[in-house]
Amino acid sequence: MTVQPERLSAREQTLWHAIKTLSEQALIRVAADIEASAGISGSDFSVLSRIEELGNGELSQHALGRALGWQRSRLSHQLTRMEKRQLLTRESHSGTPAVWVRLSIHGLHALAEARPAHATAVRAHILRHVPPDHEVVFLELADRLSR
Amino acid sequence: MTVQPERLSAREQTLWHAIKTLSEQALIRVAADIEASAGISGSDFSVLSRIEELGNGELSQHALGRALGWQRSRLSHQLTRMEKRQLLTRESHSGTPAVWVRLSIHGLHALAEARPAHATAVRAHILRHVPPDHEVVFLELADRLSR
DNA sequence: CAAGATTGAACCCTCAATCTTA
DNA sequence: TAAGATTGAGGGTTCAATCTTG
Repeated sequence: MTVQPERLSAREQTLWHAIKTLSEQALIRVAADIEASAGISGSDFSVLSRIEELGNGELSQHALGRALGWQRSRLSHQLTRMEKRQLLTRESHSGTPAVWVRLSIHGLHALAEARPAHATAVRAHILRHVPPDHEVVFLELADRLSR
Repeated sequence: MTVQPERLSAREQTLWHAIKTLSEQALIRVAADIEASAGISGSDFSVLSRIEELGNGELSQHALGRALGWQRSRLSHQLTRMEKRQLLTRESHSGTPAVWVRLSIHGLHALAEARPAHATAVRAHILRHVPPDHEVVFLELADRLSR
């Protein structure tokens, strides 16, 4: 076993810094464009689009949490804020612990406004900068990180 | 001009999702290891290590902010929390608007504990998964995103 | 008890307004 | 006025403790 030094080398620093920059910028830029176009946050968009995709307008909170890969409490706090802003409603069907989440008219409207902005932003800020022969590099690293 | 569809294609979705996963996981994992080893957050570590590197224990708040690339108020809030936890002290030398930040004994100790954990975490979670001939791909994307 | 969900505290971050000192 | 810094509000996230219902 070779002992590794306690500090990163210049080469390691440079690569780590690049990945940190990439990570910080990528999500922020897309979220900012969604916010500007439809007045909702990136998290709001994730929730709204998942409910529409998987549940066709209504979905159990549990299924939603699993699809997003979020913690229970994170989703609960998020839905509380969204309910307050009238983007959706929550209701628990008689005598079960499960909660159903339903998009409101306002939520559907915001989603419709945000969707094209989302696609445009992802293309303009991210995809445009990744040449086809580099795509596999990102797919591989994400795959290793998600295990 | 070709009109782009309002939704991402399956191929676009896959790549965007990979970059999102990478972005969400990379920083979180390193921060979690720092937290576990020294009881400080990733932001705390960034602040402490910058002060030691650039200022040798003491640095002006302004210089620190520029080095980190953070907003004024973000740094102010962060330093307020760190001061409360006794990681550092702030003092303004007579009659100037500038503020000097100085590491406390406790801060130096936390930094010393966190540094090897940081290097190990970056290597184990990130660098290990990037073969040398792929490094340039990340450097290029980060460069484009930081402009 | 177990599973689904909520709550409160603490931390993190941004924006806009404000304070301070030259 | 301009530059450095702070503040308060509001959204976002995690953790641990708690509530609820079968």
